[in-house]
Amino acid sequence: MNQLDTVFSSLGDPTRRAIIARLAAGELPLSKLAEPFEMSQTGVSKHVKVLSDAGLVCVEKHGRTRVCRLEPVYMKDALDWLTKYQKFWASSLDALEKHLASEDDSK
Amino acid sequence: MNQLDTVFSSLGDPTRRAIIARLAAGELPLSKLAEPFEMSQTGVSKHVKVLSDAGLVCVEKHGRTRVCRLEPVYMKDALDWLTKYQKFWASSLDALEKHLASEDDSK
DNA sequence: GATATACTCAACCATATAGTTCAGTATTTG
DNA sequence: CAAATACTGAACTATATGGTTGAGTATATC
Repeated sequence: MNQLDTVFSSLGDPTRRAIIARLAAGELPLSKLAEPFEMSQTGVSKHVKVLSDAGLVCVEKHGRTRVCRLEPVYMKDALDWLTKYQKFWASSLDALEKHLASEDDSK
Repeated sequence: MNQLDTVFSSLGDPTRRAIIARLAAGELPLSKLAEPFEMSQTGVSKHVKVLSDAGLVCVEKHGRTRVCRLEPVYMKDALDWLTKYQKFWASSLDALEKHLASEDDSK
């Protein structure tokens, strides 16, 4: 598995995207992070492990708590990959819209 | 599974990203699309099905061939999601770089 | 020192995924 | 009409994933 594989597939889970959304507001210890999820803390911990393996989150040990924080470096790779194709998609969207518009015109 | 789930997780496979890269250069029948992959055509067909379920690719039947084409609509959702957090990540990256720079300074 | 807290790790289960092969269905070509 | 082409679908295998529970470890508190 390369970096993009792990980044994209870790984003493909709603719980993990929710974890990222929570952490975007600021770092949290695992116990606080896990609170809103209807899942065991171990379950959340496994999701955090996936995100940490993907390089999206880093976990720092402070005494007995683990503080989770967003790690911005590898997330950029995913954004870059999507952006690389954005132009094509954007132009296709334009083409599609024009196509639909011209269909509209022909009514 | 919602749209973002299927979009992100379908992008989490290198074969599928390669399929997208190939299709970005223009639409292709499945047989041509499958050529460079060291995998059965059925295997590629399954990947195309995943991409098509995610709304990233559409498949049009022309006679006995299936023409595959990028479908830009749902891809935008993924880009939007990432962009929503981009500012945070960008600012964190800045902070990280400043932090590293200041460590450099202190040498 | 005993107890509570915040976790990790291992084992387990159910389901999903990535791949295969083989048979079958449309469609085109000779 | 027969044969080749371009697929799909079903069945199967192996491995990965998402979740659980229960035991164990390290740290903080009484």
